[in-house]
Amino acid sequence: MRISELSRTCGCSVETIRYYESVGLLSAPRRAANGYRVYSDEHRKWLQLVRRSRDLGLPQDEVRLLIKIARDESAACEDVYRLLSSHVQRVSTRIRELKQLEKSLIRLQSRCADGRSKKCPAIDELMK
Amino acid sequence: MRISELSRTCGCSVETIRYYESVGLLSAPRRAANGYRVYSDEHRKWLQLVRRSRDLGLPQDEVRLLIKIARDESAACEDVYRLLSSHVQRVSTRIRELKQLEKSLIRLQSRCADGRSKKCPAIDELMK
DNA sequence: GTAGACCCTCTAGTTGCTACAGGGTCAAGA
DNA sequence: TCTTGACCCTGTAGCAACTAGAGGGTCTAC
Ligand SMILES: [Zn+2]
Ligand SMILES: [Zn+2]
Ligand SMILES: [Zn+2]
Ligand SMILES: [Zn+2]
Repeated sequence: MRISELSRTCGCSVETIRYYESVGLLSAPRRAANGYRVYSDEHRKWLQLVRRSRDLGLPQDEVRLLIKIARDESAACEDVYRLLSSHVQRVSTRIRELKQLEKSLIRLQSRCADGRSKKCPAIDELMK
Repeated sequence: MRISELSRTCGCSVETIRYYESVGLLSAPRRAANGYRVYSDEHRKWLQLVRRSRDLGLPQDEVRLLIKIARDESAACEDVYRLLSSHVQRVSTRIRELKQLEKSLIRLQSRCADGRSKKCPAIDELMK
């Protein structure tokens, strides 16, 4: 399978696939006589792992770790669990932060809403 | 006031202040004879606006817009309100997305938890 | 006179891609 | 046969919003 076909089946761009190869998230495939990359179904699976992990918000280096774990035959289920746990924690924390932010923004915005004053009270608050 | 004092009162690094100047988020201050930047209290206020806006998650170009609005004497309260509204929307959307993500992650993770199988079911799912 | 705390500019790194520029390859149609 | 057009290649530069460092200058105090 050539790179464009792989890109279609995995839902990521050709450039992204080459990029993953360059940063070691996808192993280099064999090349045809003309220099084109030729991918196997194995490659497709590994790319799926990368794509799905990224879609779940895992940073690149954790995807790399996941790959290492997955390649290991004695695939440590526990390690995967731990990795996912710590990521869930990060996501939860971020959600809490964003909720706080949302509250602050709405409070700030409300000061604009009722004001008939000349000066914008929101701007005033931000500068004080 | 010199740059390090300003950085202390505004809670951002010296480098960040210089960076804001370089990208036009903070106007260039006058220089002392030795070339050091000298800031007035006005500068401090504008930097506060930038810092607080950034802390609220506003992207740089919207902060720039906010500055333009604030500089305008006929400060359009309505424009500020609109700007904040659209940002609140973005934040709310992001929160919803992250909650979805959190759910998916927890589902995936749970497949690890109960498994006594040799192969990690989470990895399997990600690669299939 | 030298140590330390400042200050300056300029450049390069971060993350995770994306978009060119400037080429080569190959099958189909005029 | 020639030429389009859809592919493919490498390599470099860009994005946001800083951060960190190199390699220097300045000023005060012991
Ligand atoms: Zn597992
Ligand atoms: Zn207002
Ligand atoms: Zn080209
Ligand atoms: Zn130095």
